[in-house]
This record gives sequence, C-alpha cells and structure tokens, in this order.
Amino acid sequence: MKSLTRRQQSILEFIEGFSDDHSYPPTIREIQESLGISSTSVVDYNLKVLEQHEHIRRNRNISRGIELVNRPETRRGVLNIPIIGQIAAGEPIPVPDDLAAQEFVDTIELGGDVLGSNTAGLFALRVKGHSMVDALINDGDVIVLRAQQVCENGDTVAVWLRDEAETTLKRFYYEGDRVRLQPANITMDPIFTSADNVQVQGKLVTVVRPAIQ
Amino acid sequence: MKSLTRRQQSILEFIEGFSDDHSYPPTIREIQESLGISSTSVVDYNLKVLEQHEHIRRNRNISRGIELVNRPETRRGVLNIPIIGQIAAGEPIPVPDDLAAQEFVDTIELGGDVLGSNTAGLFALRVKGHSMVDALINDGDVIVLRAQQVCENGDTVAVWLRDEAETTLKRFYYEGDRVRLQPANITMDPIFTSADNVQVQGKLVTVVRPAIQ
DNA sequence: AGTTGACACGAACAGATGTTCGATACTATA
DNA sequence: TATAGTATCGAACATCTGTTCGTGTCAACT
Repeated sequence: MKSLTRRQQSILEFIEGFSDDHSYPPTIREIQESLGISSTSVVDYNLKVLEQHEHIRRNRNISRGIELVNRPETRRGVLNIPIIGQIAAGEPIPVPDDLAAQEFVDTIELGGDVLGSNTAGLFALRVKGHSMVDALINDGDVIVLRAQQVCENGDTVAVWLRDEAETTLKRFYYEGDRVRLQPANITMDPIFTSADNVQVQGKLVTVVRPAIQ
Repeated sequence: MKSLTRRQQSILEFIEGFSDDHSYPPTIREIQESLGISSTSVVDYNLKVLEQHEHIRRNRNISRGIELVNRPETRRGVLNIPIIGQIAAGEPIPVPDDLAAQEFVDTIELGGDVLGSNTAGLFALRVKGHSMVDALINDGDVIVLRAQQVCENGDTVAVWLRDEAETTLKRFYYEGDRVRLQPANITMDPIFTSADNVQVQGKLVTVVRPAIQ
C-alpha cells in the first residue's frame, strides 16, 4: 500500500480529532478551512485517496458522510448495563419490563471481556443488605443478570422462593422432583426445595463491587 | 422534569440508533422520513424540546449538528486495567514494577463509573483459591488495587503478613501499637497483629467476578 | 522538448439541510 | 365559551455542502 502524503495524513488526523471533539465528522469545507487548503476540490481529491486506501469510508451526497474505519474508539466492546433496581432478600426481583417508563436509569459500564460473549438481555441490580454473603456478594455490589425464566443445571441464578417469599442467588440443580440450591460459598450448605417453589428470574453473569473509596 | 412525548422519545431513540449505525448523527430530514413525520418543522420543534431537557445539544446552522449528551458510549472513561498476576494466600503480591518487561498482559475493561474518580496507579490481580472468602471474594475474582504502601484507617487493603507469610485482604485500623484487620464479611472476626508485621501493598478499589457462563 | 501522472487550484452548480412563518388541531383550565 | 399552552402541518427561504469541470504546477521519465 502506498503511504500517505503529508496533506492526506493531516486530513486524516483532523477528521479523527474533529470526530472526537464533536460527535460528528467534519464537512469538506471545515477540513479545507482548518487546514488552510485553498479549494474544496483538493480536499475531495485527497478524501478519495484516503477512501481507496480504506482509511475512511464515504457516503456520497451526504453531508459529513465520512466514516473512519479501523477506529479503536468506535469498536464496540464496552457495554452499558442499566441498573434497573435493587435486589434484597425480602423483595421480588425487578425485571426489565419495569423500566419501560423510566427515563433516568443508572448504568454500569463494563468491557466485553468481563461480560463474555452473549450480551443480550443483560440488566443489573444493586444488592441491598447482607442476605447474599453465602453467594459471596456484599451489600452494595452490583450483579449483572441475563433475563431468563429457565436455566440449566449448574447455572447460578436469581430465584424467587414463593413459600419463603424471598430472593436468593444460588447454583441451581434439578434433582428428581426437587431442586438443590447450592451457595457459592463452599463452606455453606445447600438448601432443597420443590421445583414449583422456585421461580427463576435470571442467570447470574457478573458481579461487580464498585469503587471502594 | 417533564417526561417526553412518545414522539420525542422515538426521535431520541432514532438518533441513538442512527449514530450507532453510522458514525454521524442524522439530519432533520432523515429523522422526519424515518419516523414518518409530515414536516421538518415538527422535528425541529421536538428537537428543541429535547435540547431544553438536555437530552441533546444542537449546533445551529450546522448539518447533522446534533450531539447526544449523557451518551455513555461517547463518554471517555473506559479504562483497561492490566491484570499483572495472581494473588493467593501463600504468595507475595505481585506489584506493578514486576511487569516492566512483560509484553502481553491480560487486561480488564472497566468504566470510570465503576472505578471512581482517582484512576491513577491501578492494577489488577486474579484471585486464586478460596482464601479470601472472608472478604467476600471468590476463586477467580479479579481485584483492582491502587499501588500504595500506606493507607488510612478504614481502607480495605491487600497486606502481606510477614510472620504468617501470607497475603490477605482486610479493612485496616491502627489501634495504638497494634493493627486490627477486619474482614469484610461481617460474620467473621477480626485479627490483631503488630504494625510491623503488616506490609501494605495496595488499596482495594474494585472487585469483579467476570462472566459466569 | 514532450509526455505522463500526481497533486492543487478556483469557480460554479445542484441538491441537501437548518430555519422560519403562518395556520391549524387538540387539550386542559378558567 | 374563551383562553392559553402544546403539538402539528405545509411551504418557502437562505445557507450549507458535496460534486464537477477546466486549468495549472511540478517532478519523473522518455
């Protein structure tokens, strides 16, 4: 690949800088004036070169139709999970539907490496109280769940225990007609209950204990 | 704050979606046509409302001059913390200097909202073993530390206990000539030791239990 | 000298785009 | 009913903006 002219390089850099400052790319004339180029056609010419070298992509007849390719900042991979409510032992788990009308939702920002591959249907809850120490989860922790009503053996899930009227977070195992709920803390004993007493609300994906100051 | 009209909400969502698909915001007419609105002035009217509610910022007489505010994806503040090693009860804590020669370091990607304001000198360690259940930290968790040799009362710190030759993670309290190390798990008892037996290695900032599949 | 290709220049055109204005419909309230 | 506030509509206007075209410069090569 042929290397870029000084002018082409500075145009590329300007586009990057401009896109960072604003949330949109520059127009041809903005490039022209900022770099002191005498004509828009010069910018156009060099943009065509940059396009051939696949540094940018252009959408014709579209204002500001310049897209940067290979832009690391453009890479997805950072997700904002909405924290849609709290989770406490004695309360049912809020589910994503509840946030339909909500305007301002707190979010937690996590990289894709933390969340794993499947990032669909994720939501987060802030844990209130010390009821989940057996899952090694502290007061104030944020847990990220995937909304689902069924799960596989071995999944760590948030379940609502109907008889006990409480929420808990355990590993889930079908064992014949009953269910074994195994705490993550290996020093603690499992609880057994009937299958129709447990209502799976979501599968645990990640736990975050945010900024301890 | 007054809540948004259905139309205003869909306009906002369209701008977000459009900005994600392309790397630039839509024009007023693109909003109009995509949402089946009869006139550009309606879009303009509603954009003004969105601007007053500070959902967007507008640059006048500028094509595609719509900037999304509070756009988490646009915010900087995503940090890659290097995971420089493991932490286990029986081993000293690796410190950032050790990674001088390292080329390939695993990292963990966290948003600024998780890390708090001071993000200088952060590094991460993967926890090996169940020796830190008393700090509600599981095998496989990643802890983010700030490298420092001193700390204040109440800080949760990673310390090396010389006599016991082990690493632990506790809240730290000077008490006269001795030190009280308090587990995060409220059901467990503190340990007391002399001040010169404890060597502070870093202050705990965040704990992450990555992707439980 | 002549040719070629890369790059630049200036001007003009056509369409894209933000803005504005007058008018209308709807709703809640006095 | 009258009034005010909100939301919508259609049209026109003034720029903004991408594109194109003819021309010019310069270095490399024949």
